[in-house]
Amino acid sequence: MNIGTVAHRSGVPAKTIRYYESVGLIPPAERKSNGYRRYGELDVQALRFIQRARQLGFTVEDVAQLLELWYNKRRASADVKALAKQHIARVEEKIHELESIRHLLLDLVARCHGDDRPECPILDAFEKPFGDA
Amino acid sequence: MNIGTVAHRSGVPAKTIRYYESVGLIPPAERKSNGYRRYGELDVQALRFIQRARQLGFTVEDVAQLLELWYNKRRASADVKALAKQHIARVEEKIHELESIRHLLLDLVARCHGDDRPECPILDAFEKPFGDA
DNA sequence: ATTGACCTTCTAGTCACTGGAAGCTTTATC
DNA sequence: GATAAAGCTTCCAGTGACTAGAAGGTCAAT
Repeated sequence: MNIGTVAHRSGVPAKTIRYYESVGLIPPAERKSNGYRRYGELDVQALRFIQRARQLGFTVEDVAQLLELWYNKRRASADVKALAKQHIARVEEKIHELESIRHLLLDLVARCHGDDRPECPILDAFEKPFGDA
Repeated sequence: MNIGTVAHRSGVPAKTIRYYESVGLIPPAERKSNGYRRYGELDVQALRFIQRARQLGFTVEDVAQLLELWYNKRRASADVKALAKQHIARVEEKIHELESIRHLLLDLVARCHGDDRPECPILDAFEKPFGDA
């Protein structure tokens, strides 16, 4: 299978596959006599796996660890769970951060009359530190 | 005022101030005879303003627009409000995205026994497309 | 034989900084 | 007055995770 086919079948662009190889996330593909990379079914699977993990916001480094566990048939599920829990914590932190930004902005927007006059509590608020966000 | 002082007073690192100048977010500072940048009170205010807006997740490009409105005493508050509302929408979209990731991961983690056995619904789930996230 | 699609590598750009090197000036200390 | 430390200048490079484009080799079909 050439890179284009595996790209199509995994949903990961060819450019990105080469990039993943260059940063060591996937091992260097074998080459055919013409220099083209050769891929098999397992590569399609691995790339799909990588894509799902990335969609969930795991960093490429996290994915490298997850991928190692995925390949390793003697892994302990506890290790996977720990990684996932760590990531949930990061996601939740980010959500809280965005929630407080959202509340602050909603409040500001509600207090801005939003017509052609220049007075604006939003701009005013940006001049001093926020209590919460 | 030298760049170090304005950095200290605004909370924006000197490096970042030079960067903002280089990308045109703030106008080039005047220079003293020794080549040092000279700043005044308004610059401190502007940098604080920029910092607040960045903390709320506005892009540097957004901040450039907000800053223009902030400088312009004849602005219409409606313009500011529109920018803020647009940003709220982006923030909310991101929150929803993270929420769905969170739910998916929480479900997966709950179903993973997390001991020294290799079976793991988390890894299994990463092999096929997610319905929601 | 030639077009067009596909593959290769390498470089550079994205966003918003951040770190470091090399070389000034100014300030403080001995 | 010498010297050291701090602060300023510029420019170059790196971050994360790609993505775009250029220049060139290969392959399948017409």
